[in-house]
Amino acid sequence: MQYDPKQIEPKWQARWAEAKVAEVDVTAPGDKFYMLNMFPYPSGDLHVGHGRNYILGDALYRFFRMQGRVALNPMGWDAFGLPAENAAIKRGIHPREWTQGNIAREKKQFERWGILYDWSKELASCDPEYYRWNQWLFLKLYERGLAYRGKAPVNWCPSDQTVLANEQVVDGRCERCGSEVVQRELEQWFFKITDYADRLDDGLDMLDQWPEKVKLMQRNWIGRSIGADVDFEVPSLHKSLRIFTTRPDTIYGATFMVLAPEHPDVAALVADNPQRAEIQKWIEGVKNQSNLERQEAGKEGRFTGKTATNPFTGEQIPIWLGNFVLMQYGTGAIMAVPGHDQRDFEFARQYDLPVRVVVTPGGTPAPSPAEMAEAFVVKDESAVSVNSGSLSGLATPKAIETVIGEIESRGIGRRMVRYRLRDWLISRQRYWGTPIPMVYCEVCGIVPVAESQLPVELPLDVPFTGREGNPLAKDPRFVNTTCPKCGAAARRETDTMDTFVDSSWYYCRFITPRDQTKIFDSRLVNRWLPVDQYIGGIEHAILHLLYARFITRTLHDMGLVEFEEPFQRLFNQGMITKEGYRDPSENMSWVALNEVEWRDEKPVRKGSGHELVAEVGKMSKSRFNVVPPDELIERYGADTERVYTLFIAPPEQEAAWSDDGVVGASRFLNRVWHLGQQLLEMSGSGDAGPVSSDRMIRKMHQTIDAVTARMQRFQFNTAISALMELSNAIGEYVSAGGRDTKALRVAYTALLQMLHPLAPHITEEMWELLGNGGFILVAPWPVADPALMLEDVVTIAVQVNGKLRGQIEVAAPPTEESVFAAVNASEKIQQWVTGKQVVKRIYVPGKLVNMVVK
RNA sequence: GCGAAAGUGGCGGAAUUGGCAGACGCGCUGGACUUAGGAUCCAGUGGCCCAAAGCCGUGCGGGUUCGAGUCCCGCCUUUCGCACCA
Repeated sequence: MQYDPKQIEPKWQARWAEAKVAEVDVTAPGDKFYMLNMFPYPSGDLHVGHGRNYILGDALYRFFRMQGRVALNPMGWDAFGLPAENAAIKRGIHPREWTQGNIAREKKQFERWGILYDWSKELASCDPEYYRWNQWLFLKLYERGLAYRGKAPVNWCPSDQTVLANEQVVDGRCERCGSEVVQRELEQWFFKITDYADRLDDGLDMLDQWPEKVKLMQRNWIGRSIGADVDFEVPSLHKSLRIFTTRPDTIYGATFMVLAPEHPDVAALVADNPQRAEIQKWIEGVKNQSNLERQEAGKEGRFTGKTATNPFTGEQIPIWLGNFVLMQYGTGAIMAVPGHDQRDFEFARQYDLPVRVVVTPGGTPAPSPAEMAEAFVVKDESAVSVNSGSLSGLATPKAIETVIGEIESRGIGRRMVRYRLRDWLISRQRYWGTPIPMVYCEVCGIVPVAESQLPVELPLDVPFTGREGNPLAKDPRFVNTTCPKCGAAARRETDTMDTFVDSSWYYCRFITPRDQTKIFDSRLVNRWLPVDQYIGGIEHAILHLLYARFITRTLHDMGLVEFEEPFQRLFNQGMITKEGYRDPSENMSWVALNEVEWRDEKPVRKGSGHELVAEVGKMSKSRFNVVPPDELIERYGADTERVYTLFIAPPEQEAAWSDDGVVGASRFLNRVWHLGQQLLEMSGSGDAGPVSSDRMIRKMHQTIDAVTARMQRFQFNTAISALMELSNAIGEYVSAGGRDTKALRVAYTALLQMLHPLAPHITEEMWELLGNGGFILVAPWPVADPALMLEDVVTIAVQVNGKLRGQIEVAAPPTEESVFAAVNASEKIQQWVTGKQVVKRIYVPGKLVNMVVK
């Protein structure tokens, strides 16, 4: 019988579904394992690169199940978001229909890949039964003062007509559409994530099963800085300006101050300046610049005309405005220490402001400011304060402690911790999202919707014009309501929530997804969470994971969950890339694959014959390098795609897809199939044949040992190569005439079981053909016998002066005596030794001998 | 600029603690079986050399060691992250 994946794959997919093999009773006892792939945005088009992510998760899920864990592997849909709304505008399909269609397609694709999810727990964030709990969560955060409305400069994308989070602005442009982002002042809803900045930073230390890279990215994003706030008096205005610094020890070198152009005290500072008009104009110009333009402009500033008192030197120092000082960070004002801060140094040189050296590398004299080419910014134990009053002579860490003490005792400031992290702006001026459950009453002001009135549902029959912003705001039936408090006419909030709110707690909802009475069942969530293994792309290293960690802590503080970290172990899979072709003669435009032809092993463009440039990169339609799974499955089967995907490279690494490489995986599965057929044909003849099966059985035990360890460590590529070796060993036994069907059956069955997580269909089929009952999926994982792993003859490498000169074979177990006896008996080795003096003999037990001769 | 990771055959990649570099697979070469082969099976495949013996070989240059892909020092290249955050 031929291996025919087209026949067997749908058969087993149907059987798994019928038997509901992946459904978990969350109340049943057992050693739980919560496996989770980040729920996807349903775009409808999955390619082999996406496949890697889910195949990886499924392989692990099946492996842990076979190891006896009660494994839960749920799946859902991050179903709100802009693309659905854009589709509505472009094609006139309602976002809900578009989304549901995509969900159906992706679900079908998962099935075709042979991926097992517990579909009884499926959820979609656009379902009112889900997003009502988003709204409930919002109300709870509001009660606790963690959701607030504030006026803030926001990033506005003129093309998408919406506000963007800082995270969604990349190089001053909209992450999604690439338009240049402008600043606007708007009333927005925020979550107070900054209240949790310390806990989010400290918590990273506990996450010992997270990639270091992700933790570092989160640390940088939170940007915790320890320093001090210090007040500088402005005598002419009888008030003070507060600054934040991480280097209070350099305060004797503060020769001027710089304020952000948006600083609230600017107007007072320039009020009587004759150049006021020009300064105002300059400020307006800076304000209108995007962050990107501001940086490209270089450092610019204006003198306010006023001075402040340096509290330590007593000197009057000029107060400047500077475009490089950010209002959003710290106090929006700095003390400038040009000697020890590169930015201040550049500003000082540009405007000819004094530079003073107050820290030196230990033991060296202070350089003359005029000769300095850059600021001296070392702040470890090696740096020492000079020209700094009582601080002089102290190493920097000590100087910082000392000066903070003085600042506090003089009452001019205090120790301060500040963060780069800002509050999470969740308002979106968009339709396809969770309506924020708030009402504006003319009498009572801002009033939360009563819990009993949830969900605030999205009206479905609204027009999508793509102009004039959010359709919700134009729908009087939605907007007009009554105040929950006083009953007067009121207006609904028309902003919807950032979709990162949806994804920041969905992993809890999966445990009790149909609960109509509460967000989730705390008792069961505490049993199943944290997620044992979370898998997803590195693109979520900051946003999603930080928000999820934040929301989990708020749930913890509300007493709803016992844990603070939602994801115990995190894995980021690498991207699958593929070469695409660009035409240098046409402005490096991407060329469709059917336009490419090969001449002398070089890609050229059909017709023009122009030579093309191949470039390996992310799969995307615009590069014409997407590999859709359909043809692949049609031709080779899903099991082949799975094995190739896992074999291609270590899963955390980026990997280039090769159409040729797929053939190797296909051949391997064909060989496994063929071996099974041969075994079936042999049917228990008593004759064991001319060769011993010991070698094969030994290989089996070695393979069980290796594969078990490698699966646990995500080393699927080397697990597969070990299985290929076992398959080759079984094949060699059979072609040498081995007919011990009992041994063959043992070895082959172990091969099938270990292969099952990687190639589930073919292994179920052969398991059945061999007469086993039930699913191979639920058969216990094979166990290696260490005694049977040992070789009876050991090969030992022999080096002379560190160079390999031969190999010897010794009966197991090798001893130092038996090994050197064999070395002395080997002519090949002795020719390198005779006539020389053996200075040293090194013996690495069971592995290697090195003779050092002179 | 700062931070992190990675450089191994024609290609993807192997190589617990320093211990036979190139497992496994692709491709390629030769052969078998075939009407045919983009099927299957067998053999070979890091470089130099007709071959053997031997020599060379893990980005480059040093070092430690009996022994270095692995450890140390100094470079080079690539990728990713951050980027006026005081």
